Amino acid sequence: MGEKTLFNEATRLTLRKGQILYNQDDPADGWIELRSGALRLCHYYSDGRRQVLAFPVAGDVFGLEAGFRLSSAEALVECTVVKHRHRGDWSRFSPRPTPAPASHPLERGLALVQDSLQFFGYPTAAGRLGAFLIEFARRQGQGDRVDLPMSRLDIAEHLGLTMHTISRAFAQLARSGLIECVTPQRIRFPARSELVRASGFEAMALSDLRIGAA
Amino acid sequence: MGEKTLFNEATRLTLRKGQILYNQDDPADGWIELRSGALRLCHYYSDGRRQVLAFPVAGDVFGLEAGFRLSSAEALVECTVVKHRHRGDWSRFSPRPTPAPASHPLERGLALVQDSLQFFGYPTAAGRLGAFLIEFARRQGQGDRVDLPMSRLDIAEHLGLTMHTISRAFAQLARSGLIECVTPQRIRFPARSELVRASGFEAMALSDLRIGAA
DNA sequence: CGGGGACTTGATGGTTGTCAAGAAATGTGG
DNA sequence: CCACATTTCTTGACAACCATCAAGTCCCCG
Repeated sequence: MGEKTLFNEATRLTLRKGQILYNQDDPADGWIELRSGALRLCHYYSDGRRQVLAFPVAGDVFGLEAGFRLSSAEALVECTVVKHRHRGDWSRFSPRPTPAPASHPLERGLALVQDSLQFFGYPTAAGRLGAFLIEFARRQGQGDRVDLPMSRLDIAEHLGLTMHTISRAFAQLARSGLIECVTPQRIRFPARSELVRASGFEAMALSDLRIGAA
Repeated sequence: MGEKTLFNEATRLTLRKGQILYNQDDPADGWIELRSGALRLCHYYSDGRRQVLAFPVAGDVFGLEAGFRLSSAEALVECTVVKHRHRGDWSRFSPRPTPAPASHPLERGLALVQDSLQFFGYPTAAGRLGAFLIEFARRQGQGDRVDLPMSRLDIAEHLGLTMHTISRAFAQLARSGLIECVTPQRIRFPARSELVRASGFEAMALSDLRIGAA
């Protein structure tokens, strides 16, 4: 419990479902590497509204803020994380050369946030949700299904929509044959679903999906 | 032309209005520090749609991708930039200890992206635009006015709306007395405008703004 | 002075938010 | 293991908002 690398101190932690890893405005004393499970990064406005910034899953990196936390990190299920402490400055952030550039913690952390922006390129609810499901399935590493550890409300506040619209969008995607809702949390992509072929930042018919459509 | 720091090579460049610093999918061989001017970071979908990811201004840092560019960087006005080259890995990213943690390039780059997400927390067009104007004014460092170097269409594609809705939202904010449109590009915040007091991630009456309202 | 781009404004239909109610799933105690 | 309570999710009706289509105005620049 407590690995040592050349410059950083790493601590392994286990979180129970619902447990909060850190709160918004806490001092940011380290960045996080998620080994298993899934979290929710939320920013709370003073009027009570909530913005879900990202849903880290196993392999993701987050909490890269310096200074104070911009969001809180809340466990959606039981999680294993490794916390890498730093001391307020970033001078020792890069402890070792990385053989594969794409897997460096810095890039993964940046990508996690940047990916969230892409959803807003889709004007309709069904398009946004479809893009989100594809992206989340890709990050889960399962090609033909998704296990959603978050609630409909979480998804809604991540995509800038309401829970009702999200629910309707699920129904519409299912009617279109693009997804299959086994349970509310378990979604399957039928074999020939166009969704499977599409990848994150790529364009597709999602732009044309409407709630009203068959 | 070409400063040397301990580990990184830095090159100063000047861009004319409309000039492209790098294109989407180019190899990402360095990150950028913007000394003066303003740019537009755009992601292009293969169907022709465009998503404006951010509008860096003087003091901002961007282009932190490793691998390939997720967006293109286009000068909105004449710009002075410093390009810090890296070699595909991030092992030498932190060249020197930073006295003020908040000014470290990494955090500035992260904040630039994260800030864009907050706008989608506002459900209405006028709210989003208001939040954007406040945030952009703050980053420009001018308290009571904003100089918008980008077009209405740029703003629209940044906030996930159309140019028409943006135009109406400007008109509504002006009718409400929250802003004053000197010219289309020059916006002033009247002395007692509630907008001045609010800051980026803070909540306010923006949630309730409607296009239809007086 | 004329042309073209950017911006604004009007009318209409489609999509989403809101309000409300009902169904399904989950968890708890007997 | 089953019944019940609570939460989560789904669905309907209506009003409000935004996108679309279209026309008109302003401004910059040649």
